[in-house]
Amino acid sequence: MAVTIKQIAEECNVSRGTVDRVLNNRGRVRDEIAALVREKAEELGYRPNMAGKALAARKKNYVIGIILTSEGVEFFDEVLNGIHKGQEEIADYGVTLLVRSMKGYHAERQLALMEEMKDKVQLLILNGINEERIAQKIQEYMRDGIPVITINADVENSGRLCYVGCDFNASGRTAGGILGLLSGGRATIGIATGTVKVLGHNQRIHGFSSLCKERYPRMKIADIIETNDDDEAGYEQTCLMLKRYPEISAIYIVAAGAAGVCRAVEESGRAASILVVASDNTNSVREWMKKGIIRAAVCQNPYGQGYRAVQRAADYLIQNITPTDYIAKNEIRILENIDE
Amino acid sequence: MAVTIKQIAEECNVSRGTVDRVLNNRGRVRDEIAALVREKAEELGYRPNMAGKALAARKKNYVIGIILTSEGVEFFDEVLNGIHKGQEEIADYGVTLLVRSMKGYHAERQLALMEEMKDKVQLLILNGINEERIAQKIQEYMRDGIPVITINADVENSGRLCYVGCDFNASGRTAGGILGLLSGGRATIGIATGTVKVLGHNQRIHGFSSLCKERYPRMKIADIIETNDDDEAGYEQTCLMLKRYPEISAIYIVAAGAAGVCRAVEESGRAASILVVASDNTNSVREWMKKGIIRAAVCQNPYGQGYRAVQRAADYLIQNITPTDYIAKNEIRILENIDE
DNA sequence: TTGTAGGCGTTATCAT
DNA sequence: ATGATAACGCCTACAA
Repeated sequence: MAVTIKQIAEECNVSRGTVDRVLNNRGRVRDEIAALVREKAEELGYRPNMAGKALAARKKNYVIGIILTSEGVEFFDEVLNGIHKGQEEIADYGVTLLVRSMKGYHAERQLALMEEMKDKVQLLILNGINEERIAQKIQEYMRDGIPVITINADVENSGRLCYVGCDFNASGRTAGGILGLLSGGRATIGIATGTVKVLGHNQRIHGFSSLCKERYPRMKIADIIETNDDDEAGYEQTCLMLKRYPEISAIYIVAAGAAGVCRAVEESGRAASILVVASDNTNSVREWMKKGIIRAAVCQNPYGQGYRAVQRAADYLIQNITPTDYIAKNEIRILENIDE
Repeated sequence: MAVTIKQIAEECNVSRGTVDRVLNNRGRVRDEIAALVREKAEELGYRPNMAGKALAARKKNYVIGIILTSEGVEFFDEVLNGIHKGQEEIADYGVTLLVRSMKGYHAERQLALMEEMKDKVQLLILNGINEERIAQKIQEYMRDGIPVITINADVENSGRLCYVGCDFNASGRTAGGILGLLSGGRATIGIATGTVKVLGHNQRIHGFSSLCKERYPRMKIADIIETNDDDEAGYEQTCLMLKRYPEISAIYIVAAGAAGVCRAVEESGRAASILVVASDNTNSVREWMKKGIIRAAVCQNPYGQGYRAVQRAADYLIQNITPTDYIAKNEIRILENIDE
């Protein structure tokens, strides 16, 4: 039978209240007794009971704030699904979610949302913009006792509690590895990134190109274009690129805008000789994979990211568990397993 | 604030006990009142509170039995890790695990273990052998009110509660898809299966070969050998196969014995021209992938299988949630993401 | 058939 | 500084 606070209390001849105060560092206990209780807890291998904690926590009405740059970005749909799954589970603990979404990457807007939320939440999950102003606001939150968990995109020098998202560098390396296998290690590559202003996109390119150098010396990057995460721009830029470099035999799509890039490849009439590898399992990617243009996609479990972030937040509030980073695995999708 | 039994009781002017009896179908309630309570619960959107249930369930001391054919099979190490993770989480609910492992696929031995466990557990998780005798024993369990969940390998016509494991057919299709991409859709293939006596192995081969027919008509299966899940046999059989069919340009390893197959490929001196695709992320597979022999592996989240099975079992016992099948996704691993 | 009361483990409040 | 008690939501034995 598992050890309870009650048992420890009996063994130490003190009340349950005292044991609780010791084990949760609430003070107001004589050092001597505190030491005894701690020792006994250790000896008996005490492990706090989640269900009990959960029940007691209901009275606290915790609120977790969530701010996402998700408006109009398909990728976040799955993140939100994961968040809602987490929400269901923590509802039993009396923990509520307060979700706000924003369009684009304007630090000003994000700051405003953070300000507005500050007195309403006990913890913030933030899809942060990597700017100094945001970093400082996060520091302010942390100082004021409101922990911040970054999701999907980390914010440098922010002192956030933990990061939940993908390793963009590893993602790029995996994309490179697939292309190496598909091409027999020989390719002239065009890269279609989102924008050079987003850290994660650059990290993917970096991972991709270092892998090429290390393992596939005959895979060369000929050109890099920006889609600005937009299909139309992706289409136009890709058309131009394919004109500039008729020898291109592979394209790595780093971020959004895949549909535009693929349309350009299809219309060029060179689809059969151009290997396209994309990122994320979105509707567009699935569609163009089914058309035979995209051969493989590297995905990072967006559902799991949302779910994990909420879980970690709740665990921190209820059980006082300091969370660790969650780095999503790189999932490789091809036509045969894209719908799973 | 979430709705509780207490609230429903007040609204209906009955006691909490009555509401509990209605909502859990325990009988001994006038139909009239039962209807009223149900209506009110529906109206208020009552959702039972996990924590409360969990706490009350502790007094019951549930035991979940687990029987695995895991002795000496590396694949199950990860399944067990998942089981242990689940064990940690359900410990709070007072649910205990009773795990037994066996070597090989002897129905007799499995029957003995099932018999021995019968009066000790309230639910059984079984890595079942697909034989009639086992199916009947499972039926007997179910009849006697001890639900059975099959894990990793299903048992036909057993009437088990649910199945947690992989879709072997889809696994084979995915392996075929990868090989299609790696080979440009043109290959002469040797298949190294475990044994034709195991259903799952045959299903993988079936999925693989139907995919070839559908999508890659120029991928032909030249030969099928059996490793009997053994490295030595795998080595010998592969050597013979490579002699018989010098034109072989790809090998699909369906089950265990990968190390033997790979050694034969390496020693043949034809490693550069033979594309090897394997199954499961085991130490052997990782090792031979790093040596450059295995190009890709299709895996089925063994950790998740163990974890999910335990979760479903506990949810059934505590919350009375009838579980659904869990079919693991097909994860494609290449050198760049095999260690994640 | 229905209600009451106590307990599961933890925490907060109030009294000492 | 410490103890006693009630409460969180659910379940069950027992009383009515």
